[in-house]
Amino acid sequence: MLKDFLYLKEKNLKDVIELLLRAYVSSFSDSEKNLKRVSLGKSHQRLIILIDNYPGIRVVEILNILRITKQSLNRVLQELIKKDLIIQKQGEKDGREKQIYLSKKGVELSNSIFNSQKIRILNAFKKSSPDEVLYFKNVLKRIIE
Amino acid sequence: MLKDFLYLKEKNLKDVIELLLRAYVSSFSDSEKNLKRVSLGKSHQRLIILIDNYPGIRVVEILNILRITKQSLNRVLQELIKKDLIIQKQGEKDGREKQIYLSKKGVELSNSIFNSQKIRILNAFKKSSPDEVLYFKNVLKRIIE
DNA sequence: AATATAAGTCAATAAAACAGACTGATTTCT
DNA sequence: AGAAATCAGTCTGTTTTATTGACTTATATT
Repeated sequence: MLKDFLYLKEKNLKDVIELLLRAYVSSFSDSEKNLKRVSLGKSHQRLIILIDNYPGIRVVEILNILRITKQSLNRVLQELIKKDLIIQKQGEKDGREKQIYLSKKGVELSNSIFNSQKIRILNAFKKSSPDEVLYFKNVLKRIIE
Repeated sequence: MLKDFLYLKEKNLKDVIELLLRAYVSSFSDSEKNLKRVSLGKSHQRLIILIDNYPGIRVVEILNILRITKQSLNRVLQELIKKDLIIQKQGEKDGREKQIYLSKKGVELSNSIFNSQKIRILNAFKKSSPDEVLYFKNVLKRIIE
């Protein structure tokens, strides 16, 4: 049946790209005040979220996810280190690696950022069924690969 | 049953915020080459996508969606005008408004950007059921409000 | 021993966004 | 009809974020 394939149509794909943009922009604007309070910006926010979700994450991994240059990442990293928000440990297996963790202070900041951001997601989920949320997450993951 | 509410748990919300970030970053990196070819960047890409999806969109509407200042938007708009990618028309009802449209050249560029971006979404959707895609879109819309 | 990888650094530049103050045209309020 | 609000745009200067290119150091792989 033709109708079954409507979701693969160009218009639907274009809509989704726009929705992704808007969902990202709005979700990552909710915590602006929390960041300004400690003189940080969106680049730090992105980094903190990643380190929080992947404790011990390495620089190369961050570069691949955020698609920025190592020089750009390094600036942001140094600013977080200067503010005692993250800690670096030498890799155990591979001595070249450095694993990045949030400090106690970093965890606190991450939580305050998260508390601002979660409201929007929670409200959306409350209007959704468990299945909808599950499917939503599944598709998001497939977009990332 | 407790299990039914797991999807509202903090860890799940945090995961989703990170997934949104990654889905956005990867989706909007796929068209880098198309933009560089015409000396444009991500700020232009975001704008073009919006104008494509909402022909006749006004400046205030764009400001609300992209959450940037009008000075910042104006710079990007002027660059697109200089390259004959967009057209502005005086608002019919309200003479203060200016409605923004893609030019023929703008539509072509938008299509080339879209063709690069759609691959990722299409691949994800092909691995998903029509229901999953539908639910995905529904939740995305609820996040935006 | 040669090569590749992970991380970091220096310096210059470009891109994107912000802040504040201000103009002009049109519409809405009362 | 006059005051206030709204939409768009402008000027100037600054900050934030990211890029390019070249180069170093340490460790791991082949």
